[in-house]
Amino acid sequence: MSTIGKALTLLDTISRLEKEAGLSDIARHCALDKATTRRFLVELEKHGFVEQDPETRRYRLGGAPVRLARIRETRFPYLSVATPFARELANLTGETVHLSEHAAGRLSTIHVEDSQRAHRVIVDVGSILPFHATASGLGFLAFCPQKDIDAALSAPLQAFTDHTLTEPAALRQTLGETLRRGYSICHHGLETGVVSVAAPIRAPGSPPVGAIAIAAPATRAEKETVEQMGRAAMTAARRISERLFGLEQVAADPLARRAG
Amino acid sequence: MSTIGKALTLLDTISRLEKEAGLSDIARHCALDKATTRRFLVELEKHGFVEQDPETRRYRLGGAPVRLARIRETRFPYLSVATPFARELANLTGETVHLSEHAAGRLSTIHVEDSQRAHRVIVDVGSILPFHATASGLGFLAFCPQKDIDAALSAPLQAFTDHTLTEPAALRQTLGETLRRGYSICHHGLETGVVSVAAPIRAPGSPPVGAIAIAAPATRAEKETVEQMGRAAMTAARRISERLFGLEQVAADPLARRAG
DNA sequence: TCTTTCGGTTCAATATGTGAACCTTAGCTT
DNA sequence: AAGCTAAGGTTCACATATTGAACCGAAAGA
Repeated sequence: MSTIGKALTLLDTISRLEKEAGLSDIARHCALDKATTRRFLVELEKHGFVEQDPETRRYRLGGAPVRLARIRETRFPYLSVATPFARELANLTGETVHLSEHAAGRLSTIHVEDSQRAHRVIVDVGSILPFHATASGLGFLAFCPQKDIDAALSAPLQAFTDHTLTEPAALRQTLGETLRRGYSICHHGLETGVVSVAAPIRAPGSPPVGAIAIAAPATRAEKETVEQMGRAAMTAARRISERLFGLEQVAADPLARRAG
Repeated sequence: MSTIGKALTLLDTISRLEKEAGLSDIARHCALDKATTRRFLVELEKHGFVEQDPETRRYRLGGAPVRLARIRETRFPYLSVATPFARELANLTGETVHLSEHAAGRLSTIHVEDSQRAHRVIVDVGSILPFHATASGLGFLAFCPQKDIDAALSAPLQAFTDHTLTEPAALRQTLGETLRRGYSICHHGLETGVVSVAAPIRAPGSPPVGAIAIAAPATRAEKETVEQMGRAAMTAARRISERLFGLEQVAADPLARRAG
């Protein structure tokens, strides 16, 4: 792997750590030499991607990605467009709703609207959603070109619970149903006791850019409720897609603007 | 410079381009070889930091920073805490308000609340604010340790307008006044016809993490108005700082959360 | 006290990155 | 339609940046 790849993987690892970590800790997590890890961290720090606490000497995610993310959002306002729909969906269903985005070949959670109920599903911002074991993943993959599906199913598929589908044939059938239905359903795919539905956000004729999903405790997920949630997610996804890719692309047109 | 540094500089350059750019274009902007540029872009794309439009083959900022930024915000909720205060300040003064963050040794704009008036100052998200030529920069620098001030003033200082202060001695005096006053004032520092005030956001006893600034057309900036805006910015900055660094650091404590 | 682990550094060995030259395609000029 | 230019992308001998075992001093445990 290239040096850049290693450094970005390190950054990714840091972002996935529960909290700030020391040099040796990070080196272990990345299976890199301590000296190498240090050089990477210094370099990443120079550019603001990580910060080092001057007291504890531990490293944490820096502020540079915030600037990049804001620029990305002004050009492609996925979060700001989708968040209100997610909130509406959370209010409507009373369940946790999360948005995911496809980047670096993975689907990662970029926003969560928590359910107001005491008994609810918790989803972390930043968590990776496996294609085969989450409603988001299935709802995303079902609308991808065949070669992407093949690629996703050719890797070894981890069984997170007894219910996780890991047979490519079974998954292909599920994906077919999802495509016909317009939304995906996943029972206990990643964690037992959780049922989720999801629908893809996409421009017509292109692979999806992400998905919107509702996750509910299985005890509240009767067949009819699941169908209602699924249709609601599908509607929300379609409306988000229209706002992002429809004709009124005013927000996507950065006219001449100057600093003061 | 290390390979990582070059790659991150390339990423920074892309983020600063007005719109999507081709390979040769990017190579020129970064003063890198085309082959090298390509390898960097491929590597950055693998990790989601850039995207290539499959049709035009042009490159643009990818979605990966959004995930990192969201994680950063859950741990250090600068944007979500500061934005409401910025909006309040924009409503109160009727002028454009912007938030900046210190990362990679520079101050960059991470949020803007536009003035509602027709005649207003425009600030771009992502733009870099020079320390010596903006209210944000001066308001930030004034509260930094002496060695940071020395470092900032030792580099050659560009004169953006006839009014830009570029003499270290004059700037040191301005910084002293700013420190005493609690907020900075900058007349026509970066662009003629614009007057700005700013105050630093900071933990007691630490260097600032950023600044909040108000930018108004000079025609609306009489002495008294400027003072009012300055005090308002200072108050907002203090309240943001208290929320971020005060005792109630509940939001900064990411308890055990699991994906569903 | 002794031992381990921490953050951080050094330098010879070498894996890695580099870029001039190349190819192909697309668009423009003559 | 030939001829030109510039685009995106690739190749490979060469050069340089990266690597990691061994090292240091400090601090935390035993």
